[in-house]
Amino acid sequence: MIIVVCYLIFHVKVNEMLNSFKRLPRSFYLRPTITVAKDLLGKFLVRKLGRKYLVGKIVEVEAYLHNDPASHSFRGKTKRNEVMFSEGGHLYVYFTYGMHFCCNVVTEEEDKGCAVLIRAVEPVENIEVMQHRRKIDISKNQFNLTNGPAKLCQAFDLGREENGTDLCGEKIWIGDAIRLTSHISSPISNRDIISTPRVGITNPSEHKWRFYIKGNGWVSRKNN
DNA sequence: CGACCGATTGACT
DNA sequence: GTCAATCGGTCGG
Repeated sequence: MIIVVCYLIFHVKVNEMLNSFKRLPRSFYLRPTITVAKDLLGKFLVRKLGRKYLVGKIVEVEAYLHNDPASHSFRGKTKRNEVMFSEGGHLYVYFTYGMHFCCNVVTEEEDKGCAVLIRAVEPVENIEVMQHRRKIDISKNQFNLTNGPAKLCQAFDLGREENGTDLCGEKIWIGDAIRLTSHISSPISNRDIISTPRVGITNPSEHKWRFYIKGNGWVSRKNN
């Protein structure tokens, strides 16, 4: 009897979580990359890890377009970047600097090679799990948990195994909040989106394809 | 095959 | 502010 009740409570809890962050449909990703990039601000990255769901609000992104010299896809499909050429709505995770991972959302139709880099999220659910996964002491700076592309990948346990994951599936997805709680802000209005050149791109005529939520503490490199 | 370097981070002067 | 860590991708010989 007790076991049945516990199971039912657990079942309801899980469904609450799933319903709270409703998956974006495939059609969301099959749109122009800059549009998707801006619309991803304020959305919620959900990552199933064991029985828990890690959740973070996306606060900073960068767009990597078709025929973009700064994009990994610029020189065509390789084993490394092949996921970028899949249909929009898949996760492209790449390894860099010999020790870090960064994650992107593939956009537009198959073979376009477009994606949006997720540069920072604001922790929302199961923050203690993120803290455990990050090796660093964040007691003096809470933002250090997820205020960078490789930091959030470490916090959310995103690596080689997650490369190619379908965001319309059960393991990792991006959603809209259905039930808003006190620490979740309203949808992002256009005047609260700041555009700057992308970080670490050395092209002198770099476009302003980095977008972040104005005033959000988890945005990386605020001196930019 | 060797040299160079990167959509970064953390430690340190 | 500077800089090492660390390794796979890319490019030239």
